[in-house]
Amino acid sequence: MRYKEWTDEGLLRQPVFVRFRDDKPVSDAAKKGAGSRERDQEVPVESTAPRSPLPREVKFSNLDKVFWPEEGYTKGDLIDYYRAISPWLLPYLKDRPVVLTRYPDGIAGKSFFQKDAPGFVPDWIRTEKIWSEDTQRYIGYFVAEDVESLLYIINMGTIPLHIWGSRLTTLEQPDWCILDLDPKAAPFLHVLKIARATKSLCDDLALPCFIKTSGSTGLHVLIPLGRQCTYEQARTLGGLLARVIAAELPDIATITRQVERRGARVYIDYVQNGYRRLLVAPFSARPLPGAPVSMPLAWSDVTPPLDIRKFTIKNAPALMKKRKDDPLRGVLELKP
DNA sequence: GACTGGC
DNA sequence: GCCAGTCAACGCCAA
DNA sequence: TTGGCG
Ligand SMILES: [Mn+2]
Ligand SMILES: [Mn+2]
Repeated sequence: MRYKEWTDEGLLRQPVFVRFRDDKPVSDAAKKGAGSRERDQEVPVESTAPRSPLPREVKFSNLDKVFWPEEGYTKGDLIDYYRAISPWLLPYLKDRPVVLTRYPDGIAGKSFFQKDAPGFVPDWIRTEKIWSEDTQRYIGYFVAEDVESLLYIINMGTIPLHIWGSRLTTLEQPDWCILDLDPKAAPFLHVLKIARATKSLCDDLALPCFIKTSGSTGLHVLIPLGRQCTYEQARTLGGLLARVIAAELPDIATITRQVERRGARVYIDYVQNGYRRLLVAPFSARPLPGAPVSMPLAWSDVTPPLDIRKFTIKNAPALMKKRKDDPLRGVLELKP
């Protein structure tokens, strides 16, 4: 990203024009619902992607508004973060519905989810309609294809980004199987131990496996599936792995859903492998003190002293520049 | 953060 | 003109 | 079928 593209009025003036989009049908794979329920109609049918070149210009607002009171980080800091991290973040947003959580008054203010893009968003922001069976209407999901769209979304007061596990072209088939390791009362050391046990199990099964921090208290282990199986199959795999780990480490891990019965054990949540279930995007900022982010890790990082609160909007871009390659990227590419 | 509808 | 309200629902599993 | 869960 080059700062020369930024004027002092806070406008993004990039002499960039949207490509004509290739109008191939958005829906190919989702067509055959793989026999899974009456989801057949829930296919993106229309898009508002631009059909003619349009200048993209984001007019930023309230850049000095404090979003993280304890640290004094501002909305401008947040926008700077997302701009700087966008080369690593955008691959995960490409062709994927995104759900916003907006905090127009910072992390201490009122927040709300937003799936359906409001009518006032500019034409050059891509949205894709997906049918919602229960509400009997189309939801026009945001799809952040480029840094301008991303920053427009962030300027709306969006802090965390949640993404689908599947892409628009393959809505029924996720890119990954996720195991969400949730400590609550459990010591983080146990999370690390469980993560390594998962890695070791995947190694035994010849399954590739990647990891990131959640940005909050836990870790997310992701197994690439290459969009070759259904959510149901992903969930079956996740449940199997989770069961094996929980049986192996019964004192520190559990898959029990009742919070009370978990005690101080780490909850291995595999149920997030489902249609329309969301994952905190890699590199997403979190609305928590310290402005932590969901940070991809190398397996060599998954050892004490790992402190996941140490990855923040202030240092993550520099860390990635140093690291150069995103250690999680394989989750988008590998096909086991 | 931006917009809408009721007063 | 001002102010309050809206901006999401969901799939899954155990009981 | 419902309720709890994330
Ligand atoms: Mn979690
Ligand atoms: Mn407001």
